[in-house]
Amino acid sequence: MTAPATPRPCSIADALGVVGEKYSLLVLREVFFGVHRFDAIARNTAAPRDILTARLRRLVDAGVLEKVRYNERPPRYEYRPTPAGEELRPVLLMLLRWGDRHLRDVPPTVFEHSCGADLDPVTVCRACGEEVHSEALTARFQVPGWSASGLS
Amino acid sequence: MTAPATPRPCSIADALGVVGEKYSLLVLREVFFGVHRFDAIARNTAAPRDILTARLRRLVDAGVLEKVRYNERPPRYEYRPTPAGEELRPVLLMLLRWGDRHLRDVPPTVFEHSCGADLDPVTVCRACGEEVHSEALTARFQVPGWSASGLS
DNA sequence: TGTGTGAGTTTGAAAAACAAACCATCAAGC
DNA sequence: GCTTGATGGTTTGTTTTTCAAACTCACACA
Repeated sequence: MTAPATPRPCSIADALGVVGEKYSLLVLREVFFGVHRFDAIARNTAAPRDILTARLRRLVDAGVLEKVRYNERPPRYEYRPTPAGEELRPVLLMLLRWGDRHLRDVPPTVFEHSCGADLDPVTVCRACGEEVHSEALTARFQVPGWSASGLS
Repeated sequence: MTAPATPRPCSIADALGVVGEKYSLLVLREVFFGVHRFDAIARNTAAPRDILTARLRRLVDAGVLEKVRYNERPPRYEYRPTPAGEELRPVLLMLLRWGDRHLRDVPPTVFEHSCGADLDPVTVCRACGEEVHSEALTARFQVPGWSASGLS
């Protein structure tokens, strides 16, 4: 067989199609911090305003954020996470933890968990509760023709 | 106080500075699947070759990947995850799970965990083992001037 | 000598990001 | 009623980046 020309079918790629552009995840970060308004998001992310407009529209279209009118006259809107958006929080927490570990001396933000400890997020298998390690995983490819190494 | 002009100091932003550009996380995905060579990564991600060159260089410089010579004459290299790179696997797993849930009917790839179950990754607090929910988190900002809402 | 493989570079055109200024709608103060 | 200030965007013109396709270089193998 020869030249694939098609990329690997993959939910990671799909997810990045929604939140993978520059600023998208920073917008989500702000929304999670309780910053819901255009001007404040623009300030805190340093995103150009036209780009921010485009990112917000994409996130709303994809069902990650929801545009809520908070003032009638003049019409004013703010952005809130949907349940699907809320489910991206762990992605941000894992990225933050990675950045703290490898890119920072002192973490700029720490989350206190309700159990009393400062949060150190870990990814575990829901079934058995074990922390996920690479050696414990075996990939099964469900799209005909594709395997770990690529298209056959 | 007035015009910040500086974005929020944040490890998420820092992490995205390393892996946030288009294709970076797809490159990492391939490397995790055991695809270590330039041509194969280019095929499976559909990244333009010059862009791939730039991304690989950045990932190597940042200590996420390691360039390993696997052939002497002619010199040939492949890319392997470092321990720091390996720590990004949970980020990809959470993104994949999100994509599976919200963007796909049938997941293209399923990971079988050593416990026997198909992997459903969850993010928990390392201290208490509880799944992380937004209401259970309180942010503490360690950079003077910054709070949840922004620069004061 | 000629073909193939692998890891990139080079090139020129198209798309995206950027900064800065601008606009529309209103409320409140003077 | 005129001006100032918020807020949530658009518009404009320039700079960067991306992109596809072709090319290069070093070698192995036949």
